[in-house]
Amino acid sequence: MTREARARQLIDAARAVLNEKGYENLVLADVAKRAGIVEGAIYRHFSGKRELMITAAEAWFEEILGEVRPDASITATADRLRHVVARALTLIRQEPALARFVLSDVRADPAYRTMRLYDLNRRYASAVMDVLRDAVEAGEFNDDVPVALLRDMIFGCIERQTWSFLHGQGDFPPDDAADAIARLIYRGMVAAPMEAGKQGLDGALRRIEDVAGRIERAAATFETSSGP
Amino acid sequence: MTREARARQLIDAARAVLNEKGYENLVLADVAKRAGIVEGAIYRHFSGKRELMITAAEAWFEEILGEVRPDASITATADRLRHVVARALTLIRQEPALARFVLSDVRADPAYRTMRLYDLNRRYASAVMDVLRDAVEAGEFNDDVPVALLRDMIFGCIERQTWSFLHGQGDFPPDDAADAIARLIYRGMVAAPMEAGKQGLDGALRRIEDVAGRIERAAATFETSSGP
Amino acid sequence: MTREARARQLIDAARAVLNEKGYENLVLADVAKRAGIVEGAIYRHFSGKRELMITAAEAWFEEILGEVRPDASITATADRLRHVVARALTLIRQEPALARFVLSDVRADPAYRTMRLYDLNRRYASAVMDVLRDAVEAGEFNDDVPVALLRDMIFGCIERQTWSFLHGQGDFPPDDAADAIARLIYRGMVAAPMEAGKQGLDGALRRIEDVAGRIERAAATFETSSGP
Amino acid sequence: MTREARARQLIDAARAVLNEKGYENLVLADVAKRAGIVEGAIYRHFSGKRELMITAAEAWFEEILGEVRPDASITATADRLRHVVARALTLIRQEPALARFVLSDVRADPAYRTMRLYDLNRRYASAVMDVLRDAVEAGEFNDDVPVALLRDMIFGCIERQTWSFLHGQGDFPPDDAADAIARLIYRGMVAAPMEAGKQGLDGALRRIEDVAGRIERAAATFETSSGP
DNA sequence: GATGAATGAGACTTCATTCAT
DNA sequence: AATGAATGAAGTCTCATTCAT
Repeated sequence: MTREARARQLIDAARAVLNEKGYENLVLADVAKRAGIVEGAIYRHFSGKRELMITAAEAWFEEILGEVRPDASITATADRLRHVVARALTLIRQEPALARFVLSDVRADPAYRTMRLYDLNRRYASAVMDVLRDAVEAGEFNDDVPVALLRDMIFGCIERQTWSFLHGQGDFPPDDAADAIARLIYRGMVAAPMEAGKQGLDGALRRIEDVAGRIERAAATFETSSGP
Repeated sequence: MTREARARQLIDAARAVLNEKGYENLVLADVAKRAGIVEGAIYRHFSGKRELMITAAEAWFEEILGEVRPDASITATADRLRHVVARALTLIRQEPALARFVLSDVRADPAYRTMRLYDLNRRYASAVMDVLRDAVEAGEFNDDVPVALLRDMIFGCIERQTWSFLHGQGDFPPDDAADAIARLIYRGMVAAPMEAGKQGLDGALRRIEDVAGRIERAAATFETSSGP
Repeated sequence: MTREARARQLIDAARAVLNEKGYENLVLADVAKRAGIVEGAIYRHFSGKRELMITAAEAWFEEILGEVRPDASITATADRLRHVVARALTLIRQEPALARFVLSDVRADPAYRTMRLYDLNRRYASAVMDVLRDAVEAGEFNDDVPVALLRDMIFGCIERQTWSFLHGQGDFPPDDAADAIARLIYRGMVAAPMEAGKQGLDGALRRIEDVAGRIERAAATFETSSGP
Repeated sequence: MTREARARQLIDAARAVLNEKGYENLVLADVAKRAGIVEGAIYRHFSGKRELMITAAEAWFEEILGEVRPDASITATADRLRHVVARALTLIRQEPALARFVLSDVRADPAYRTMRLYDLNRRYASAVMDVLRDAVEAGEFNDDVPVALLRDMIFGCIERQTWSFLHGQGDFPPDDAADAIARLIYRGMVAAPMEAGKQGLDGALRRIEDVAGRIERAAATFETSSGP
């Protein structure tokens, strides 16, 4: 077996074990056993447990990014948003443990910003960020909510949905969830003309009602004092 | 020292250590040392590490729930939402490690649904859920997005914001974040702005006609009393 | 068993294993087995292998230094030298592996100068250094050889003698070796033998002239009394 | 590449790695990499790590011994001594790790006496031993210190000096050190001619004084008895 | 002869848990 | 109730050596 094949095998084994046991409970013995070699042999390919896991995460991201085919036919913000959210949802759903590892563990590394995973993650998240930024720049979205917050909302929601799903808490239809998330974000962010109009109307109405009230009271007074 | 006091002391110590070192690095020796006893004594009060941590989480939830004072003066959905989100943000920010423990670890327990923490967590989350459900029932929110998804979005976002903050990635002003989250959710969910606008106009029209009727009646009063 | 007793037991076990196997081949399993506990228990008392060994070395030095009884009755440099060399020889002979550990391993530690062992070692070596320095200051020893070199010579020789002996290369009578070393150092260092010899000759010359004068005078007596 | 060339290459690589990393940290992977082959190939040439290192040490000794050109022009003991000490110092300084390996490790081998290294080492040390023995036999050196002790003193000092130097403890000028060592050994061992002379002179003087005293007394007697 | 992946024994270390006192 | 030393299983990692190709 070639060097690359073995490394690939180890990465695959690591991914499989990770998704079965979660990162905290992943032990190299399991990875080695699944790859069909002994523990020590792992160190011929990776400098240690962490490097193996990071490489596995990188491989995952590269797989993801390699599959990307920006669909130019989708132009409407709402559609683009639904599309990227659905994609992110699907991916994380497939490899939740790996996603968690990157999100929770690697990101805490002081050197995270200098790691390749940082760039890969940025490129991965940029599909979402691009849609958001484009919409804000085009004036289609309000600019009163930071895009970073929107991103956190989207991915936070995705993580929770995924996580809940994987632990048996209710069903998780990726497309419906993507629809709902995208719709919510879109409607919440789209530069809300109706709101303003309705508020203006309310104010005007309240003033009219005020006046009507005062007239009624005046009329009542008048009636009483000038009774027949 | 009474049995309860000692147990309480252990729970407090567990919380403190958890927030200092994180769940992965929590060791009972640290907890015992902080509580001023030896490791072995923990087992007089708890059956093991996990029970101690779960009890600590329960205590935290109870503390939180005990503090709740539903503010009847806040009635508008947008305000209620901002309020409960801000509260959740603040709480998680104060005890991120405990929150993580419940969210990531306990929830994965096969027996989670039968645990007291499950109920406590539900009651805790119900402050948010109530606002959302009320709004949906009142027709103020659309019913095309499941409230569970909204909840995940809110808490997912909160978790992400908190997490980033706790790892030095950018600042995290709780009030601003609560504002932005609540605003986004509200605007995104408020019942069909097009429809709502239209309903609002209809209502306004009806009220205007109402007012017109009252004014007419008032005018009739003047007319009658000052008749020829 | 008390904490101190167990620590002491571990230190003793470490010393024993060290002297049997040498530092490179010392494994904690052996130490633990000899102390009658399991490996992990070592870490209740020492932070790791190195700390155990360093503590053992410190204990050894303290033992040594505690035994020191500067013998004020020995004043002559040659005697003092023989005395301290014999002492050092005996001690190292008893614990060659510990001595080697300090000499070869600890001394290479970048933090060596800040360690307690550094001070202990200095105090231990000071018995020899003091004799050498006193002799130089008193003019009894030449000052053309640095005392540090002398110290290296003495301890280097001691190490070699000890080492050879401990590996079955010939016998090693400590007292004879101490005698020989001390004599060699003394004779090699004693101030300016040429000068001393010359002074001796001058004195002898003066006395010979004295005697010659006396003989002349005596001869004169014979001459006078047996005159013609 | 011929068998011999490859073996030579491995030996050179072993020496280089040994001097860079020290014996404790030498791993065959490094040696193989430096030799430009893979680890497994080492076993085509040597039965294992130890044999490789021993062969490397042998090669070193042979190199040394091959360079020796006894300089017949140097005849005075003091000069010869200084010369051989300087040479030993220089060699050990150049290959301290190899020297340490032989001194500390190989010598501990139960079979050391039957190994080729034993003979090579003897031949190497014989340059020093010859000078010492010649001087003793010629009566130039005292015979009250075993030459083996002198040898240990010289090499022990050299080892210490070298070792200290390599760990940054003070400077180490080979020539000065050789001077000092040789001078010390010489002065300490040279068959104290002044001393002996002085003692002989003293004895002779005392006898002369004796005689002078007897003559004086006789003269006095004579004078008295043969008084006028 | 060389390759180099694989082996396997074992090192150090960690820590939840037990138990005699 | 508390003590705290001891346990033991498990973890990560190292490296000389082997062997099919």
